[in-house]
Amino acid sequence: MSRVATELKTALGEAGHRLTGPRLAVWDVVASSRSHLTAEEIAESVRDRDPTVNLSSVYRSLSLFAELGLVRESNLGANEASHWELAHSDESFHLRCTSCGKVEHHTGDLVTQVEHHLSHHHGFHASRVELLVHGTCAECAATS
Amino acid sequence: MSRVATELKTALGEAGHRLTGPRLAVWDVVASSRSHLTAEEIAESVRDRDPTVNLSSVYRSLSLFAELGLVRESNLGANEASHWELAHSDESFHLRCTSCGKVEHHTGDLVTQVEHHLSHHHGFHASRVELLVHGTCAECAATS
DNA sequence: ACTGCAGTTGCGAATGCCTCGCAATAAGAC
DNA sequence: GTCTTATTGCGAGGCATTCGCAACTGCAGT
Repeated sequence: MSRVATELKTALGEAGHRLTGPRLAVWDVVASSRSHLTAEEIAESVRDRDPTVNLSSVYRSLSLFAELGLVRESNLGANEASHWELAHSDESFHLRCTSCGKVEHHTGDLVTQVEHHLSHHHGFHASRVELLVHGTCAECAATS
Repeated sequence: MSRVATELKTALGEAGHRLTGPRLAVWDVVASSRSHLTAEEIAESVRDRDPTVNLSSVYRSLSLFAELGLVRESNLGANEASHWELAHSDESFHLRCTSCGKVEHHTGDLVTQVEHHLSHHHGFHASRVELLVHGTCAECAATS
């Protein structure tokens, strides 16, 4: 079993879940992708390795992984399919260019600053910060 | 015609749209509500004043208002209906308590700070910032 | 290894939110 | 008031996601 498979098995096992083919396939796809994918896109890649895996199972695996804190689901817009990505320990957020449509990841202390501000000044204890910024990326601003 | 109705008519007129019964009803509901509502909730209130107004028209009115910058649509979670509220000039964001479910509005310069940071350091020109913070509100933190 | 039994899966139907197409209606310019 | 065309109501449709259930399969115990 590969290293990632072992990691997944441990995480699942600790929570009383089993390591199954569909789960491993979904995990491999998400873990090896640099960007965020929709459930449908993940299902497509999963089917390349095992065509019997059902879309429902992809959804179920993703929900479970999210519950376990292994992946993150993000809404990039109303009426758009959710996007999924590995949960990174560093706080990050998304920048979406309204011109080219590209979605960049961005890490920084902005998120932590927000948390501190809310906690200190408003007694609100943040557990998750979802930040999505729409605008024009540097490249598109240059070419326009 | 009431003051809000005149305001709406002006905004619509400038963009080449008509002031209609359904639009006015939707506007009244959104403008007189302090919180954000789902399209379905808005439709319910609209039907109290005019039962012939269709849900589609509510959606169409809301989309139009959003395009004109009169209202804002926000996604409070994956697979949840969008919530709609009057567009305020001051930048605001949402705090959602995972314990009591309440969604608070919050205004502050956080959003502006984010915009400045991105513009100065990363050449990303922000047009809209969506910030949703999940966590425990002061009240829930006190009673737990 | 073999067995038993939850936890999982595949499948298809169902749900929820939202959008569309189209004929009928009505706003507002003249 | 008339005319033009934006807008509406209605029902059907679309898309992402979830559900119910019988069949299947990890894996713990033997």
